[in-house]
Amino acid sequence: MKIQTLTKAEEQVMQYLWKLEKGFLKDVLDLFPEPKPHTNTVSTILKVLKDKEFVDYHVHGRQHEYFPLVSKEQYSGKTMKSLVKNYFKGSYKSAVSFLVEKNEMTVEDLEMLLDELKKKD
Amino acid sequence: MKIQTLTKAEEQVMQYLWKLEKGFLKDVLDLFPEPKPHTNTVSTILKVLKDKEFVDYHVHGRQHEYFPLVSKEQYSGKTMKSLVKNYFKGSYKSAVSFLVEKNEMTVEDLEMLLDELKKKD
DNA sequence: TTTTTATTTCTACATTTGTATAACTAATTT
DNA sequence: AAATTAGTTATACAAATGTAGAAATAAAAA
Repeated sequence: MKIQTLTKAEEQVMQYLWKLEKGFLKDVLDLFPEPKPHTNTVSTILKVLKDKEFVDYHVHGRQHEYFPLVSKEQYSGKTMKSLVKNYFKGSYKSAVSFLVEKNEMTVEDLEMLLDELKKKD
Repeated sequence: MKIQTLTKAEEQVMQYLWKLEKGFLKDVLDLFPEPKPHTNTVSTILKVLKDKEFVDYHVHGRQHEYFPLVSKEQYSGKTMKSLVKNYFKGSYKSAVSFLVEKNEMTVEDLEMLLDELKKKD
């Protein structure tokens, strides 16, 4: 079973789990803003995420303490890859160039980033 | 009616339409690889895209010559924005930094890009 | 003019996704 | 011990998405 795509609702639950690192149903539910979805709605989504192998859980009595199997980094990386593949012929460079041209980033941002990255090695 | 999100099938049709710039149902269908979907499947999707205001058409007799209302640039920009919002707290800089750290881009790529961008002004 | 082609429109159905009720159960609180 | 809490599991149904058959039709080709 390979890594698939998340639906909107599933992705929301994953975001909360990534934030929590691990937690019970209640913990996830607590993070939802009002109006909160029904407990069973979230419970069902968690079960789907388990089936999709995005989460697993530790058993505590009859309860499950859920935790992510796929990290936020893995998932965002995979999502970006597919975005760049479909919209920029796979070239991350074009994607970044596009962002600068759309004024979502400035040349200065890039220079700053480059400095930081060079210092790291 | 504001710009929404595309489903997988809808996005595929948009990709073909972006490539074509404009075209009839047949033109879109031609771009699908074998096994091609049923004509009516594509026709239905085009109708949905019209409803969602992603495409419009010129009338030629009884036929429709479809063309995108939302450009590939607009859509990819919007998609990237939401990705960066959800996974990088809205910071494009962090997103690019992430890519370098994941070895999807190199520092050299960035330097090259920076040179190109500076020349443009 | 008849036939064929390229559609559109209407309709229908399968699958996936989103949501929730009901029944049940272990653990905790009173 | 009885009641409450947190959660699971099973089930159900609505909405969205994906797919395509059938009928109709204008334009093009024979």
